Amino acid sequence: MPEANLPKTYDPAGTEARWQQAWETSGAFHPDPSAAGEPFSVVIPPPNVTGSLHMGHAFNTALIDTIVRFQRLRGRNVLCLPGTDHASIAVQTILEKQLKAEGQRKEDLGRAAFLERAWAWKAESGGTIVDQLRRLGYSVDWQRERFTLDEGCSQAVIEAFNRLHEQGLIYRGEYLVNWCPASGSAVSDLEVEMKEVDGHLWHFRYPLTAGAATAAANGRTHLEVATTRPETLLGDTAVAVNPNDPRYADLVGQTLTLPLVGRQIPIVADDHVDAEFGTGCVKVTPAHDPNDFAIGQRHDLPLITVMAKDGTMNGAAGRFAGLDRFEARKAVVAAMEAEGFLARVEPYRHSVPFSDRGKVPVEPLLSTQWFVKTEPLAARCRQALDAAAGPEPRFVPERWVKVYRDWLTDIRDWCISRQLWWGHRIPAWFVVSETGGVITDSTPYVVARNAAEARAKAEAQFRGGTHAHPVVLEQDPDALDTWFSSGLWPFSTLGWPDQEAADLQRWYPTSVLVTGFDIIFFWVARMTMMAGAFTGRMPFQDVVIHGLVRDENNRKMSKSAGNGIDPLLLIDRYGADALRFALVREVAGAGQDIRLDYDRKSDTSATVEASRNFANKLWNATRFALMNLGGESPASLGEPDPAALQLADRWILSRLARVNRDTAERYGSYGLGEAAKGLYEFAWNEVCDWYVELIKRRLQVPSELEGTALAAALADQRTARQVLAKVLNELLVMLHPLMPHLSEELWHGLTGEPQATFLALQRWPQLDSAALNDVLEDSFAELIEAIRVVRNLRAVAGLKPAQPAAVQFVTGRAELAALLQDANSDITALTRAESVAVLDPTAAEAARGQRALAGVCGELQVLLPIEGLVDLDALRGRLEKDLAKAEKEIKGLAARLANPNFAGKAPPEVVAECRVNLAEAEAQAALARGRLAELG
RNA sequence: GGGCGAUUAGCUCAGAGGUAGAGCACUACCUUGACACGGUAGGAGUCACUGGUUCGAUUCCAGUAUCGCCCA
Repeated sequence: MPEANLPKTYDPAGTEARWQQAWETSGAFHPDPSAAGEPFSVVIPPPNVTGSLHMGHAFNTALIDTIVRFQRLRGRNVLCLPGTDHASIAVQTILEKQLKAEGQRKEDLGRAAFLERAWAWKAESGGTIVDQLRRLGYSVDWQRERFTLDEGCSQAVIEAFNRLHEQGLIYRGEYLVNWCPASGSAVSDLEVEMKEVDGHLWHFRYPLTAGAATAAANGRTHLEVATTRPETLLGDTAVAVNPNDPRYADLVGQTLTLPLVGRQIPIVADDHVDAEFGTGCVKVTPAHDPNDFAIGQRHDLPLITVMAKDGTMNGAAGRFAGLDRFEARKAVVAAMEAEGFLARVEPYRHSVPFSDRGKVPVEPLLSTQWFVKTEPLAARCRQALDAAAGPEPRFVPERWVKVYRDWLTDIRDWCISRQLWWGHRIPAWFVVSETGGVITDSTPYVVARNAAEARAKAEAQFRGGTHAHPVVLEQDPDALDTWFSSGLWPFSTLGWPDQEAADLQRWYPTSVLVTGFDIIFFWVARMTMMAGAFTGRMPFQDVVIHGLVRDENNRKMSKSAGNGIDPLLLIDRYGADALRFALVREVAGAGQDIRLDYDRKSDTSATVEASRNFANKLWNATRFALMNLGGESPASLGEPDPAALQLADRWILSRLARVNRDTAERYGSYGLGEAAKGLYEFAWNEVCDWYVELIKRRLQVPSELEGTALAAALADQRTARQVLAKVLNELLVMLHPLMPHLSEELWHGLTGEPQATFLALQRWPQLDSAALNDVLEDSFAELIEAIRVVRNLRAVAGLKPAQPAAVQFVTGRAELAALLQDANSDITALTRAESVAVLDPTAAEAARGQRALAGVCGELQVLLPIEGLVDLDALRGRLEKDLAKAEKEIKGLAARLANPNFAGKAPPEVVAECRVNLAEAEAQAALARGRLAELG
């Protein structure tokens, strides 16, 4: 841009790419920790390296970048730090799929070659999402971009693991974990999703062992149990009943013979059995079900694992060994039926745990894994919430704090080991001198920061023992949960564990975290737990929680549902600014999901289109200014002389000051949707619709003027130019956080600043409190109303737009009369008036009987004396409508005032206002009646 | 089972103890020297339901219904 000869429509594509590049190459968003300005920092939620940009990223980015750009305009020393996470399971799944297509397994390659391949893959496709984030105009410091598996983050992970282990907060042990057979790894509780599935409930008869006391059996030969998972019966080690269940009281302590297996299993009494459900007897498989595991612990039952880690039955499953778990289910049922143990089958809908990543049912499996002992970490976070100085972190909206606190209150230990190669290898070394290199559950180990340290520790620890010297060490082959490294993100990215790191000193704790509610547990809580443990502080002051973007049918967008809307398509079509503005503007009720309308046939969105139109409106408003500022800029024009300001100038400057104040307040308190709406309305409905229209005549100085008239016109033209330039300039600054590219472009056009100077690095306009004028704004609203009534009358009467008409206003209120008189030429211009007269009621009385269009607006009567044909019926209709409205209002107000309780109890100012309104409505009704009578 | 949210114009959503707003869509007119991605005017709602508090409730409280989400 920006010559006066601009195209009529804004074309975002070229403009956006140009500024993105200019910002990045100039290092505009690469802050210096030693620079002045109060620090403000944000780490972005690192997207998955495997990912591509989806609407959730676009939404999150729009919000963060708006906040961050605002703070930069406020003069803060802003760091916004980007990065990606390594997504252990997701990446490994992709690579294994590739290998499979080549007829290989990762074991064929070996760990080193596999990881080499993984890094090559990351180098190739890991940049996709960050390049896509760039297209949104994200004002992050790309020079500080991080990756959870990079050198620094890896060091942080090793340090964190060691410290937690030293503090006894990491332990290794055999427990029932969620096993994902698809990825061949344990997963944490959070990576399991319960899904309702249509299945069956099989009722089996378990025979009482011959010799069971016949009196207790009371003639019974068996007990009936029900299960949704028949294949697990092979691992049953008991049947449980409720201790208060009279039906089975006598049988507790007796034994049953487990069908197909022949094992003798006891009948135990346990409170957790629901006597109402089914027969009140449940089979207990402690090695394959979390509830049964608990029962098993209480009754000291043996754990019999009948399934291998690949989801097939193992040797303990006897004749079913080798079958896949779902095959085994069919086979077990068939065998039970054949042997007469199947009582009945019924269809049954129940919850099945599914692996988030693997998309298959997880298997509760007994396995030795590493765990984080979470309660002490969570306790610290809960204390921070109760801090005397106020909760840390502070949640916005506040209601999410309850979700966060509840989770921290009843927290379970966190399984952090994954049987994967892509990730941070667990910094534990097993001493395998005595096991021939094999790691078993009981193999001793040391945790260390590196192999040398491990060796030293092991040598010291096992010197003089039975172990061969030098000891033979083998590092744990497992990797850590990706979220373990994500939990360190707010400080690992700033240089931790180096406490002296300049970035850490300057920008930690971070200012605000902005993220979706879906990862409060996964990520937010883990960051606060880790930060509490390692930095002694909460990692951010505020947590802004936003909702999810849903599709046009209100469904959560997801890859598997295939209902995602590609943000890049919308950016191509409407521009990144339009998309950003649309997303932020939709978010006014913060924390709520947003639904983005979308037409899949045409890839269009009315919501984004509306924002694109807004961008175009701004483009044209600036274009108008460039055509009318006589080549001058806001700086060269300077501030207007207060004494020279006209009514419209004072009005728009008052509005500008108010919008400045409100917008700063909203941005600062994360009311981003409100800020966007406020700016939209100000720009379009006030600046464009009224101010620009009002000053058009002043900007055009008639060529025939000369002498003092010319000088006055030129002075007034300059005033209008000054105000217009100031308003637009400030508007662009205020809009910049929301529409960074457009505002940058237009600002350069308006100011003529060199390309190397950025709006992004300017200062928020200083608030001109002196310009605020409530009375003036109210008066101006009346003026606008009066003009609308005139226009409405013209439209109702069917006057052609070009047809001039005389306008008469009748009012007894002196100040309103003065205002209308003052705005005489404005009204003339905006209503195509032939003339504008302001009469008092007496004068109007004298003019009675003239043929006129009439309308009312408050107590103001508007007359258009008219010759020739007009649509009297339409006019009558309009007056009747006015009358009906006034009468309805009178009725309501009168009823209220007639109620003695109202006069007695309502605040006096409300009663007074009510009286005023009533008087006004009555006057209005009288006027309408009078005019209707005249029309006959 | 526990918890949270939503229910306002045809659609998407704001709102606030004093009789309801916006954008889109719709209707009519307008290609007027910034903008048809535009302008002017207009039509359109028993604010889910039932109670309670209050002079006054769409707004606050309780319950109901429907939808959605989270946790077990």
